[in-house]
Amino acid sequence: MNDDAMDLRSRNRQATREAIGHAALRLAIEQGPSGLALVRVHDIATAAGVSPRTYNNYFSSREEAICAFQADQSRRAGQALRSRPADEPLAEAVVAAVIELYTDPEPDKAGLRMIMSTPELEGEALKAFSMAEGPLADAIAERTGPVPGGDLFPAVMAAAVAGAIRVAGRHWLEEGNTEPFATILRRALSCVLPPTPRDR
Amino acid sequence: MNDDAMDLRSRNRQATREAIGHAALRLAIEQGPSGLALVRVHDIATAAGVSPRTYNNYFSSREEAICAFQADQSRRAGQALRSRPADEPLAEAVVAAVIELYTDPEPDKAGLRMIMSTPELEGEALKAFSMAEGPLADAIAERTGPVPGGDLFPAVMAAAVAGAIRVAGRHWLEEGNTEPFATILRRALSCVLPPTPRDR
DNA sequence: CCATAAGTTGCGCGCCGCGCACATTCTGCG
DNA sequence: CGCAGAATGTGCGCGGCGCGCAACTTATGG
Repeated sequence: MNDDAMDLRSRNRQATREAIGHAALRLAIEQGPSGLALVRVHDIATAAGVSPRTYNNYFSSREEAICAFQADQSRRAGQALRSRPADEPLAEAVVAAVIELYTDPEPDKAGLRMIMSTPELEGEALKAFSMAEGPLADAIAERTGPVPGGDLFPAVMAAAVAGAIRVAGRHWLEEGNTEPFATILRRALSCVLPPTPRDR
Repeated sequence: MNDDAMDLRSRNRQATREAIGHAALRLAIEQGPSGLALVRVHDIATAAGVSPRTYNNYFSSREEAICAFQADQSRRAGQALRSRPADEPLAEAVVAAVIELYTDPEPDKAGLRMIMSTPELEGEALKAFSMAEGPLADAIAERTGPVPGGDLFPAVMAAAVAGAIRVAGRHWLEEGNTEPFATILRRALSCVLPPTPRDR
């Protein structure tokens, strides 16, 4: 998973992808949620030092580019849970993994606010969060093992966790809120992951 | 909420909206998930008996039109929960409301499969489901009343329920599945709404 | 029956997604 | 080292789409 593990090509590719995504998000923030239409593909490409044609070898819409960072982060959710000690109870492991994933660098408030409060970005934002669900569900299933009649449990729990993260994000972004993200995250997750779970 | 309650103008408007949405979904199904790009705006408009220009007085993208039906249905989630008896425990009320909402007419499998298994539609599909969350959260909050330290509970629970519905839908659509949707829904919801809840 | 509001449609502009072909750069193998 | 092949970057051009604008048609209320 380390960048060093890939060959040069892949690393360059990833770098360009991030450059474009970063440029797109930055320009979007500058224009604000209402001026998203003013962020032209040409501007994004130029800001990233790349041709417009190359830009859409990587992304097929501005929305996708703007949300690329969130999407990439969500993809790491499964891995984050797997890296928790195997004997940790599910609820604690999930909470710890999510908190680590979403507070290692405290998320950029402006960026998050942009993607969560812009109607045109809403679809991509939800896609970004839902990308965590598949890997998360696999990691949860691995941890609980097969449960009779609970074949839907991992997927549902993953969706619930993703939803809780979204709600926590919305709450964190509200005006005049001073609580750290981790605190809110904990409260939100406790609604679907009882602190003292009798696993299933 | 009855159509009869609105004036003629609103009813016509709603009718054309549904006509366009229906036509869009039908054409999309005909082309299948892989041929979505072949569904031209012109075709949708013509099939709905309306000019292309009018089509995008109602929708600003094909995806939005195709998912209009799901979106409208999701919007009714809050109302469905409110229509349950006030003394019913939260979990039972939610399950009953959701089941009623999603099985009154058994959902069109082809339509659901289309919107849930087409990558280009994924964003709009998620938006459609997430539209249920706001009203649902309000209805849940109304039912539980204020809970100390549980200010996030209604929103998180609403998101979890919406997620469970999505997962249930995915599972229902899997090949060779014969279970009725209601059964799957119940199983999925029970993962986030314990059958015997001590309401916090 | 008329003034006004609401809805529909044609037209035109600028942007965007993308297929295609070519240039450039990286990779693996003899 | 050098070359064949693959992957990537880029220019160009086409067709479709989102949408503002202005004219026209139809419902609404006094």
